[in-house]
Amino acid sequence: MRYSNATNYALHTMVHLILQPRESLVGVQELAEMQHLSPTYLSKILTKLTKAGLIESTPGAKGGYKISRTKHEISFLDVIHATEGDTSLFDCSIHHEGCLIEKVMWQAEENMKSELKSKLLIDIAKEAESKQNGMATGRFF
Amino acid sequence: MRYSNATNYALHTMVHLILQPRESLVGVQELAEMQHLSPTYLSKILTKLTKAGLIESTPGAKGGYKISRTKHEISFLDVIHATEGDTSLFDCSIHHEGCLIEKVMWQAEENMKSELKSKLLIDIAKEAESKQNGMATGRFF
DNA sequence: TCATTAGAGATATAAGGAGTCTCTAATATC
DNA sequence: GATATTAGAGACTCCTTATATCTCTAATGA
Ligand code: SF4
Ligand code: SF4
Repeated sequence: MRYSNATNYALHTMVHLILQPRESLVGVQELAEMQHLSPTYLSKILTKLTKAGLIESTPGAKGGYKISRTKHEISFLDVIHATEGDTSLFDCSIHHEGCLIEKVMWQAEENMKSELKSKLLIDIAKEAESKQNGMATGRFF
Repeated sequence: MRYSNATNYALHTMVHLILQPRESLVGVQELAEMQHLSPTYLSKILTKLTKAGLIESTPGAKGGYKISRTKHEISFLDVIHATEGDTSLFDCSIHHEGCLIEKVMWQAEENMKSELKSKLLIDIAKEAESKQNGMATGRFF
């Protein structure tokens, strides 16, 4: 059981976008080169992020992507939900009344989600910026 | 991202075994019928549990499986590790120095594991027994 | 008009999950 | 000792999903 690579790409993309000057647009070409990905593949991930309302896209020449206006509320969980979906990790299709197994598994997952919800991308991005490490400069790889 | 079915089967098997009289053996045939599985398939899962030291097997006629002697210490996490392995959910192969993304993802996963570690199978089993629900009677399905 | 860019759709490839079949090894019972 | 029973290992099939590419369409600035 592992997060898909798409989640990794999405997180890096979001951190990069959130560090851009306000209202400036970044094209998929640049985002893909940064992560050594094919533009069309990353495009699919960006579309998911757009549909989830985390970023906004502008088509046409000089178009591209920018972080949505709610950027100060975007958490790790938001990004993960956009790429991985929101189905439960433990998904027994039967759902017996008062199942104790589901109760434990769901509570554990909730603990993880709670942490991912409390961590905002903007905080991570700012910290990376102050440290001047790869995350801030865009040189992840 | 989802737990494999094997984890589900393993958990049900463990709960069933933990409720058996001390030292009594249960064959894979019975365990498989209970969950509507083929014996050879469940056998692979049982072998994992055996190698993880959670249960003990006895080959030959009248053989079968029983819970290990450490049953009062077996947690949900133990069972999950036996079936899913112990690799991290977020596994970026690069590991940049001081990566803030990994830090968040790992902490979140740790919160989930911590919960799964604190929940013991024996407690769940006893509670199910007292409630006389499907988990105690072996009628999960 | 034309170059540029996002987005949708079909398709291809690889990997892993789920499950079956067959053979071997060990053990109790007769 | 012969036989039935049971765990376990290995090869194999089938199916789903992740990953990725290619091509076409739509929108937009210059
Ligand atoms: S007891 Fe819980 S986990 Fe088991 S089959 Fe019923 S709902 Fe599913
Ligand atoms: S910054 Fe972290 S998540 Fe990103 S490539 Fe480096 S180690 Fe991986």
